[in-house]
Amino acid sequence: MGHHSCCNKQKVKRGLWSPEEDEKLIKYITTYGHGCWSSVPKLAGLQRCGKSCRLRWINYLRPDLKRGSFSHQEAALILELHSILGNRWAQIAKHLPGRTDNEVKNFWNSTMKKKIPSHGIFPSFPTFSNIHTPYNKNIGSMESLLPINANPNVILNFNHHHEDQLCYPTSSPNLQGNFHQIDTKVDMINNHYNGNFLHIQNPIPEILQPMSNPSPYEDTWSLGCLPLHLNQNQENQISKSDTTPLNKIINPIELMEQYVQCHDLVELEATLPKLVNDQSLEDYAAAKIQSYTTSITYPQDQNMEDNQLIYINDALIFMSSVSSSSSQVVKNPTIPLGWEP
DNA sequence: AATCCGTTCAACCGCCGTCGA
DNA sequence: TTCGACGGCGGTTGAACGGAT
Repeated sequence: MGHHSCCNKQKVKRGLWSPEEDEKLIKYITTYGHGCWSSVPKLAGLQRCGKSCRLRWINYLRPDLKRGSFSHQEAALILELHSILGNRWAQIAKHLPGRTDNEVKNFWNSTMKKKIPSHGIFPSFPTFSNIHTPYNKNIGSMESLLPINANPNVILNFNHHHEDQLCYPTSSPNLQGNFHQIDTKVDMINNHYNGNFLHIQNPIPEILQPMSNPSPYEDTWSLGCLPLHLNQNQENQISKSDTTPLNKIINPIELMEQYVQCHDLVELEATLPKLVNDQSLEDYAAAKIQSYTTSITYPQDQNMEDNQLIYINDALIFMSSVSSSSSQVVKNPTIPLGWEP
C-alpha cells in the first residue's frame, strides 16, 4: 500500500482529526493561505501529510461550507445533475454552494441510492454513470449503454386501455422536459458512437407527444400514452426481468431503434445540438440546472422553488409507484414518507 | 444494561492529469 | 521526451453513532 510521496518522508498521524489539529490548520491557513499543501503540515506544526490537510480543510474546515442536511432543492438538483453527469461528484458539487464532492457523494450513496428500488427496476433517472462516453470513463460495452429498466420515462402501461403496450409518460411538463433532455443525451451518445444509433427528431415527433393535455399530475404515468408494440425478443427480455406488469420497463435505446424501424424516420442530425466534448456537456448541464441553482441561491423565488418541488415530486412519486408495484394513479402527489432529504 | 446491526460520513487509497525541471 | 512532485478526483473503508432486540 503505497502512500502519497509527501507521506513517506515523515511519520504522519492518521485517522480522525483532533480539535487541536483543526485549530492549528485553521490558524495557519487563515493566516498564510495553504500555498503548497505538501509544506502545510510542517509549517502548521502538524503530524499529517499535506494531502490529509488539504482534505480536512476542503471537506470540513473551510468557512464557507454549508453544514446540515440537504434541502429538497439540493436533492432535486443532485438527482438532475447525476442524470447528466454521472458520478462526477466534483462537477455536481460545483453547482451546490457550500457543499463538497465528498458530501454529495456520501449523500447519494447513503440516502438517494438507497431509496431507489433495489430490484433493478430503475437505478436512477437516466444516467451516464454506466455508459462509456467521453464524459465518463467508467465502462464497458455497448450492452451496458443503458441497462434494461434504466429509464423511468419508458414504461409498459397496463392500464385498462393499453394493456401490453409500451407507453411514454407525457403529460407532466417537468417530465416532458426530462424526456426531451433524454433525446439530447441519446444524441450525444449517438455522436460518440459515430451515429450507429438512431437520430431523434427535435422537437419530439408528434407521435411521442401527449395524446391529450390532461392535468399535470393526474395522468403522468398512465394516461396520454403512446402505444408501441414489442417484438418477441423484447417481450421475452422484459418478462425475464420482472413479472409485475406495471414495472415493465425497457431499454430506451432499443425502443427508439424500434420506433425508427417502424416509422422510417429520416435522420435529422442538424436539428440537434452536437454535444461531443466535456465543455459542451458542462454547458448543457449548466443550462439545464440553472433554474435550480438560481433558486438555491435565492430561495425567495417561489416560482422556482415550486418548480423544483414539482420536479422532485414527479421523480419521487414515480419511484414510489414503481417500488410499490401499484397501478394506482397518484392524483395529489406528495413526497412519500422517508423520502425527505 | 448489553449486544447486535444498519447507517452515516470523515478519512484514506490509488489513480490520473498537469506542470515544471 | 522523461520523470517526479503535486493537486484533484472517485471509490472504498472503518469508526462512531443510534435504534432495535
